[in-house]
Amino acid sequence: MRPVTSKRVPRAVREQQMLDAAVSVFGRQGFHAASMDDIAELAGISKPMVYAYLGTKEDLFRACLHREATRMVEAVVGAVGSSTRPDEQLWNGLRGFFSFVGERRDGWNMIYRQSRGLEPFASEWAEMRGRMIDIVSGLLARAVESAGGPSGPEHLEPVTYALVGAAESMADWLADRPGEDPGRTAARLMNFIWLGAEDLLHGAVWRPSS
Amino acid sequence: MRPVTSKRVPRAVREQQMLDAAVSVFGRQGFHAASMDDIAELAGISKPMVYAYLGTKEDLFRACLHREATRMVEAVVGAVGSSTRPDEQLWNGLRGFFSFVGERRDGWNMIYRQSRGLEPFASEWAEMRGRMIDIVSGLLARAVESAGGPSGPEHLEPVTYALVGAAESMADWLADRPGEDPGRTAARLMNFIWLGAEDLLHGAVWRPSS
Amino acid sequence: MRPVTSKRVPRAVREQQMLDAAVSVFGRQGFHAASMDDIAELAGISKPMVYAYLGTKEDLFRACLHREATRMVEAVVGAVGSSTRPDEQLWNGLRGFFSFVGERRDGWNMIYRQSRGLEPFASEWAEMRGRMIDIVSGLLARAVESAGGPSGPEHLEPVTYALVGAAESMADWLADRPGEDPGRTAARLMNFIWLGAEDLLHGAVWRPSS
Amino acid sequence: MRPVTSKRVPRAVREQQMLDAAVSVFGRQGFHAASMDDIAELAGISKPMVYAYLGTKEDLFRACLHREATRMVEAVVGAVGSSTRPDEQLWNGLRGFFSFVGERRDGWNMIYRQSRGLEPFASEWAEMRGRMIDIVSGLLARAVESAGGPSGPEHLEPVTYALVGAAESMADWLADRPGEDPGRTAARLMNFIWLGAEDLLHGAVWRPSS
DNA sequence: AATGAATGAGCATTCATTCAT
DNA sequence: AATGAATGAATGCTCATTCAT
Repeated sequence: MRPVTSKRVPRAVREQQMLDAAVSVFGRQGFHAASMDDIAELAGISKPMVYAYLGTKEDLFRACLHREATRMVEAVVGAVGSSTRPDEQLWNGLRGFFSFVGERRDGWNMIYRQSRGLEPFASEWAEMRGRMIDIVSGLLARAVESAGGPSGPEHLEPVTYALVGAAESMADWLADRPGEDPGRTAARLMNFIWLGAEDLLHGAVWRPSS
Repeated sequence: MRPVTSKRVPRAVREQQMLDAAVSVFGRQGFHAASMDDIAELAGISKPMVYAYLGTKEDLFRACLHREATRMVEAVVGAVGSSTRPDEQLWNGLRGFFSFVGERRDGWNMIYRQSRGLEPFASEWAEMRGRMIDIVSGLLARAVESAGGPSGPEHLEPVTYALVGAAESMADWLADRPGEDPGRTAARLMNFIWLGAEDLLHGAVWRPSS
Repeated sequence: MRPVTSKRVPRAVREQQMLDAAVSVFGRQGFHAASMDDIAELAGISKPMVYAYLGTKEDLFRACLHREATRMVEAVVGAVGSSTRPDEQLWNGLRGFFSFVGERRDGWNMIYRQSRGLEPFASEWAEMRGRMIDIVSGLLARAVESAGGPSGPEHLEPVTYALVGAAESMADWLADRPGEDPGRTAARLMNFIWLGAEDLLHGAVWRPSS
Repeated sequence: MRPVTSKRVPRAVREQQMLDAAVSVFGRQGFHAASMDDIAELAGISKPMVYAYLGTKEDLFRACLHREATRMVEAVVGAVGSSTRPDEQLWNGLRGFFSFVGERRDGWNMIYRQSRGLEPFASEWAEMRGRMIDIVSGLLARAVESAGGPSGPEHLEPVTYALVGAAESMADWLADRPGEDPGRTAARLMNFIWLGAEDLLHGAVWRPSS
């Protein structure tokens, strides 16, 4: 991979270039295996610039994680939008999520393959995943409410984890199959989630209303 | 942590002790952050012994991953047993899985938090997870067959990933909640998987037959 | 510490401000531990300006050392003045010296704690200390002459070193005791130098004539 | 300078060789200018051994300082011995001190030229010099007592600093004059200290009794 | 005149791995 | 069989110094 930068650019631009490079290297190699030299080289600048602008390797990793996680959350929240039917909201959110994973492969790798349970970033990661859990949890709560079902967050939490885990796992499946359409993957998951294995196995299908 | 070995034990036993130590250290620190010194110290022997018995750090990690993954698969396969109803088989498999995670925390960490997407072990990890996928996939295929639903592995594969991902995510949820009963967690997941969100949100409940 | 400069000042003034900042930083941190960034920041200007006005770090250190040493010599020479009795001259010189140390702590630190034996400044330092030694040596020579004692610089040189060393050591003692009066310290040393331990231990006291 | 070591020597020996090399390099170059590479090379071993046995650069410097200072104190204390006349004790102590400086040039450099006021070793240095001050102070106190002069440590402390400073300064003078006899230098200082400038300038001489 | 942007070069520290005993 | 001794090769990080604007 060759550097894509030019000389003498303003700080704000350089910082984004550095973060792009860092996300790519961290995402592929992981925190420990990545070297600051690799990152600087890919960013097309010298190492001291990285330190001058973004601090230590740890700071840099944190900055990457933060940027990518924020973008992911924004992608999902933006996709959920303002539709009214709960299944529609979920479906939109999933499409946003799978689109994000498909488009920002490196960012996804950083977040889910290289940060999970990695000290000393575990708390950052947990906080960011917590935001995701909260979003989904909120969706489900509204769905329960509108269905008149049994409420209470204690029942919802484990289900939320299962749902998010299922999505993450399919995202990985998708990440290894570049030909796959994220929308189609979202539909597959939606069917599974909404109808359950039993109905599914009997041939039922869930469809978006539009 | 103090060494747990004594001297003058036969080679096979020593090797298992080393693997125990390595799984513990790798599981907590990850491949790169773990040092051969740490592992040798925890195993209560000198570093050259580790090299003599189990080869390089990479070899050692591979051996650990292989042992733990094999045990996990065996735990699940053993638990599935010979019951006939497909939902029962799934339910038993999940219970076996959650029990394994609860009992062998370090092994679980190694497999799911420290090996995922880590070069140069990615192929090993994929192969081992593939075995897991195959098992679940087989369960589902038989279920489809017995239900007379639409068959074909192409449809089944993504669903399998979703199911396994949901289980993994709940395993992590469980790992952070020592008070939780693995059986209860399995039931929660089973409900979600089998009935789907829609039914669930309306208050339906799946129960084992026994 | 905050910058002490304002903008748009003539070059000569700027240079003195830079030297002030440099003396302060070098005096506290030493040549190697001090960074050009620190100095520029304390001087309230950008690093390239320091290079433009005063050259490399080495040049800068040399300039600081030269300025402070010159001031110190001037302080002592000015204090010696034109009194006639040799002990009076010595006494005045010591008072000038201790006053200088008390007032220009950073300069004193640079000269005695941070330059001593530090390559590549050793020759500068030796030359500047040589000037001090010469002054004191001249005082003593005139005293010997007026007393009709045995002359010859070979005998005088080591004594001069002893005297200067004693003064330096007491300067450090004084520097750690902010409450002490420099004049009183000078008197203490004068007693020791002039009367010697034997007389001193028997209770003799030297007093200035005024 | 060439390494003087051989291969595969026991730890205790290697550590002393490393300390010898480190004292030499630190003494000549100072803490910051010295590199661990230099030290390892002079010791005839590889850098990791230095870290394995003696820790970080800071640890190493501390260990050197401690060893050399201890030896110096022992040299002086051993030389003071058990003579009874106070001037004799002082004279013996000075001879021990100047001999030490003459014989262990590098150690002296480390202690007095490279550690003085150097953070983060200032407290170590002060403690070690405090021991020296205490020794001399004790000598003087006994001398005062036997002479029936005015007692009290307040008067003694500054004198002690002056005396020690004078000795240090002459040690530096001596260090630059390899031909000089330490005993002769000690005698010169003893004359100055004991008789005082006034007597000295009139031609008086102090002599050891033996 | 003045500075933000940029870097070559060096240094402390660590670690997987091997050798001699 | 077992280990203390030893190292080559990285890697994170810093700093004096310069250039383009």
